[in-house]
Amino acid sequence: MNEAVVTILQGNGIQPSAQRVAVGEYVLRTEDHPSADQVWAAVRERFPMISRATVYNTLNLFVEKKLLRELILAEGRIVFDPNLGPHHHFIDEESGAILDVPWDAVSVDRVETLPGMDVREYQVVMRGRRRAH
Amino acid sequence: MNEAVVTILQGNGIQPSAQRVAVGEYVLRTEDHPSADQVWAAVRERFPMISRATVYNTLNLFVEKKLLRELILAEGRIVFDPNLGPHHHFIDEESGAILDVPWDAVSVDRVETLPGMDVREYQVVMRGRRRAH
DNA sequence: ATACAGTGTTAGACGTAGTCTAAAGCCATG
DNA sequence: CATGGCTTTAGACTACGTCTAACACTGTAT
Ligand SMILES: [Mn+2]
Ligand SMILES: [Mn+2]
Ligand SMILES: [Zn+2]
Ligand SMILES: [Zn+2]
Repeated sequence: MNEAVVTILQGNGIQPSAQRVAVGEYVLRTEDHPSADQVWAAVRERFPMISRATVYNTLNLFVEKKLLRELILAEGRIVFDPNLGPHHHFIDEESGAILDVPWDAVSVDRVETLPGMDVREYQVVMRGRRRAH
Repeated sequence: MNEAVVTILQGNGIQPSAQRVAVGEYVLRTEDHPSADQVWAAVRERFPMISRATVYNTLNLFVEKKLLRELILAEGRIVFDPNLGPHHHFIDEESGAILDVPWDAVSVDRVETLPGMDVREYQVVMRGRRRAH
C-alpha cells in the first residue's frame, strides 16, 4: 500500500482501505481528467477484483472530502480533476482531451462587479485544436 | 402557425412543420437555457400530442442548422441556448438557473497566445449565488 | 382519382452513465 | 468467539439521449 496516499487519505478523515488507496494512487496523481469508468479501467489493471460501485463510491467520497473536483465539460461524462488550485481548461475538439491552462496564462477582469451575481468561482473554458508549438 | 418562426425556419433550410414551429416558438425565444425535456414539457402545453422523439430530433436539427447552441454546464443535462452571439454564463448554485453574462461585462486577455492550443471559441463559466442588486 | 416518393412523426426499444439496494466481508473491541 | 460499524460487492434501477421501424403527410406524375 502506497504510504503517501495512505497519509493523504488519513489526513482527510478517510479510512485507507486497500481499494481506496488503489483508486487514490491513480486518480490523485494523474495529469489527465479521467471519467469514473476510465478510473475503473485503470485501477482494475492492478486490482482486478475492485467493483464499479466501489470506484464510484470512492470518487464521490474524494470529491466530498475535497481531494478531487468534478468537471462537467463534455457530453455524457463527468471527469475528475486532482488539480485543486484555480486553473482554466482547454478541450481539444479532435480527441476530447482536456488540458489544464495555468491560472495566469489568461487574464480575466471585472468578474467581481457583475450586478446581481455573487461569483464564488470561475474559469475560462476554451475549445479548439491542439497544435505543435 | 407563427409566421415569424416559419420565416426563420425557411430561411435556414428547414421545412416548417407544425411540430417544428411549435418547438421553435418556445426555444428560439426563451431567455432560459432549457433542457430537452423542459422544452418537451413547455411545448406539450400547447401541442399535447407531440412526441419526445420529435422534440429531440427538432432540437438536434436546430443545433445542426445553427439556430441553437448546446451547452454542457451541469450534471445530467444538455441545455439549449438561442443566444448565438458570444457571451458568458453564470450558474446559480442554489437554483441551477443559468444566466447570460454579456461578452463585454468581463474582460479576457491572452487566450490567443497559449502555446500549443488553437482556441476556436471560449467563454467564462462562473458559479455562485444570485443576489439582489 | 390514384400511385408513389420523399419527408416528417411516432411509440417504444435500446445504450449508457451514474445511483441505489441488500447481502456479504472485514476488522476492531469486549 | 460475538457483536457492531464500516466497506465492498453484484446487480437492479433510473434518467437522458439515441435508434428503429412503422405510420402519416404532402406534393407530383400518371
Ligand atoms: Mn457525483
Ligand atoms: Mn445533440
Ligand atoms: Zn484541470
Ligand atoms: Zn446563454
